Amino acid sequence: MTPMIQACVMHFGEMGSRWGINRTVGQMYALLVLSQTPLTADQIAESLGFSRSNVSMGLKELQSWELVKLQHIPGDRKEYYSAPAEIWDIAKTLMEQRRKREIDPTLSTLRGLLMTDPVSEEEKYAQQRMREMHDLIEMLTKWTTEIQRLDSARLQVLLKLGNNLGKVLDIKDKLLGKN
Amino acid sequence: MTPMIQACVMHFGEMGSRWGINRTVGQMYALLVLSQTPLTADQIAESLGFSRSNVSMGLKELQSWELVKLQHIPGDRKEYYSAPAEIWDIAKTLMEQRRKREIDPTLSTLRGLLMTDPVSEEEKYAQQRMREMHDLIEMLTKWTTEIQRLDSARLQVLLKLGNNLGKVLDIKDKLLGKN
DNA sequence: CTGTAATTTCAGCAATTACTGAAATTACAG
DNA sequence: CTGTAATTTCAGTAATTGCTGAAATTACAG
Repeated sequence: MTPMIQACVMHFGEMGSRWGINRTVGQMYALLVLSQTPLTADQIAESLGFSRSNVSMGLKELQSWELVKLQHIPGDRKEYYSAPAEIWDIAKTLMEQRRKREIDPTLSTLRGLLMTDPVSEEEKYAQQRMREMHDLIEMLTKWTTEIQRLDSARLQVLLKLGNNLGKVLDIKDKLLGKN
Repeated sequence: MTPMIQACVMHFGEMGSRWGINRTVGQMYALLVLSQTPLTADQIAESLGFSRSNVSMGLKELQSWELVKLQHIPGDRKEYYSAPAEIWDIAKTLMEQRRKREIDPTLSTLRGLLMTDPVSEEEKYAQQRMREMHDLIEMLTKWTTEIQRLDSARLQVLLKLGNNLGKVLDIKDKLLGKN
């Protein structure tokens, strides 16, 4: 592993650990993302200096997030892992999984609590706040769902727009202003 | 603490711990958000059954995230804590802090790595991926920055639009399609 | 100032999470 | 099938993170 790749792998390991993602799993994924060719578990263990079993568990975790593809090479008994070829696909998967695991349960909890009648002024206020949280989260979620619908090609356009993004959103603002 | 509030507090404690946020800190903040009146550290410790010192550390953490306001009540020596009155303000602060702590360092690391010349095909590919990551993260960040500029009033409009949000974004899509 | 209430700090213990190596299981070539 | 390579599981241990109570510090009323 070259120093450049190593530095990136380390950084994403650190970042992962701030996000409830195991540091070593973060490193493994960064390595896969940066690798042009699929890797075996042994290669990953070797590159990062982790035990083979740790890599096995990490890959299992990444599979549960649907972030890696498993493939076989004809005449080779080993399993090869790779990350999607498009970064945008990775981001979309992350958003979707986060929603499934964190947002949806939260919305459903909030809805449940909003069903019951408040028994005091205190609960009335708390419910008000829960309602605000619910509506805000729901809206932001819808927003990201729309964004997720963008395909890679469309995204290229947005990326090229770059600093003009603000203008596009200003137009949106004006549209909204009329409502 | 009523069962309804308790349930919400517990839920956000759990969720927090999936996000690299200490479970007890998450509970403390949920309690503050749901409380109509400011609370003292002692009240929080009492309500949640934590030690006074744990609450002290948790509040310090929340202050470092700029998520709580500290206030004094005349003739009372204790310190009272409260969350912003607007949920949207809380969300904006969270987005801003996350950006400062996680996104900005990541972008700057990636930029640094993209400055150096690739010494092999392997590094060339890795850099390509880093470039894609960088540009995507930068774009999404700009996006959220624009969203953050919305004030509460404007947000109300968006919230009321509700299911029509998709349509608004479709209009945006069409605008982009022309580019 | 002085005394006391409020708050913070921090060393030490508890709980949780991460990682490993050995054993078990699975996969498959021959 | 059989033998072997590959992978997974899991009990035990290591490392990290979280929490507490006691002591130190700070804040302020009188």
